Amino acid sequence: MEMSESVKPLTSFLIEDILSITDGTRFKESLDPSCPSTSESSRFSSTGKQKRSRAAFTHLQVLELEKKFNHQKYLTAPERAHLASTLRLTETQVKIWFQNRRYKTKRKQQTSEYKAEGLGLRDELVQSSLITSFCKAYQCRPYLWDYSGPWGPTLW
DNA sequence: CCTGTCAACTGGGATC
DNA sequence: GATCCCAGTTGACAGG
Repeated sequence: MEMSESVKPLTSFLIEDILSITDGTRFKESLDPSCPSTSESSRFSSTGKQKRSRAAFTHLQVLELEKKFNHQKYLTAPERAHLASTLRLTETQVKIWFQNRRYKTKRKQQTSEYKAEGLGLRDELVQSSLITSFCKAYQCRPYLWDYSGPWGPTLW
């Protein structure tokens, strides 16, 4: 795939804090920056099968990811690389996170729409504001225009 | 033990 | 052909 873990421009501002924080709730595996725990280095050792490990991102990592996600649903490669290095994650992790996030959002939207339909709530207002955010998010990916993803413009 | 959550994975399609 | 996406699944983990 795209295993380019040579991310160099380390623009770390508040992110140093992220790393020092071990917000305790679900932390089993240390998010050691030097070894990206899951994705590549210790995935499958020479013995073939390795237990799949699920990295739990820190509070602030998720926060930053969410923030970025609320601004743009899709990242370009350089943006992803930058975010990854900023948060001390791998690009793959960031990519997967965004993928999962989009899918989750969409499903949530669909289920709530399903409910809303039962209540007779059709919202053109939401539709129009959606298009606005859609334009922003997709300006670098025009081929996705025919995809009608129903995302709510939730701004923080 | 069962269930929900979520990162990682798989498969198939689209774009360049 | 490489890389991205979505949709769905898998597997680890936490909480009830």
